[in-house]
Amino acid sequence: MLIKNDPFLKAFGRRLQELRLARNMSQEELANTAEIPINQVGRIERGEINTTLVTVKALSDALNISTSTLFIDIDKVLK
Amino acid sequence: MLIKNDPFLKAFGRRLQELRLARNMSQEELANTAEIPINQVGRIERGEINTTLVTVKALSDALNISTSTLFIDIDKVLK
DNA sequence: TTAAAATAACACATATATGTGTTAAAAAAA
DNA sequence: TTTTTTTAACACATATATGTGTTATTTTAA
Repeated sequence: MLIKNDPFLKAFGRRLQELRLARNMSQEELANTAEIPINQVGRIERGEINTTLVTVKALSDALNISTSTLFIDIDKVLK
Repeated sequence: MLIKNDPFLKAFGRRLQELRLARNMSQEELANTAEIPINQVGRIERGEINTTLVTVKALSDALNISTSTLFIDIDKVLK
């Protein structure tokens, strides 16, 4: 990845946070359920890292949604 | 990623190939449009690599679909 | 069958995600 | 305020995706 502060990663992070907060989950709870490190959740939400399919799947499962649903609205948020 | 031959990565690869073939595109055409290496397309389609959000976005754009659409049906294919 | 196109299968360097720590700062609750 | 919870911000080792090659195999077309 060349571009830092990628708008798509930012949008994905906001979407993830929105879904997490809608469930009244802390980053720690989400991390525990998804079985990934808590600081990784933070990095993803802030759009700092370009995460992978396996992590996306783990987060979707933890949120009880399909991966497709996790991506809904992101393109809209992208302005 | 611990698990090799991850079923989600396999399903994602099949979905990508299905969408590419539906457009009568070669891996090379898709790679050129998405501006990623051709062998990377092959590795993704075969489920060999755990690709990233930025690549997923590039592929979605090249296929003229939203990222959400790219993930549709994958959970079903996952049996 | 032969030629051409498409895909797979390698190798390898570089960048970066992951995973595990620790400490600081901010937000929420007492 | 003080305490507790939550989130951010660091550092660092390891694994792996990316990107660039080359060659082999498979598929399709002639």
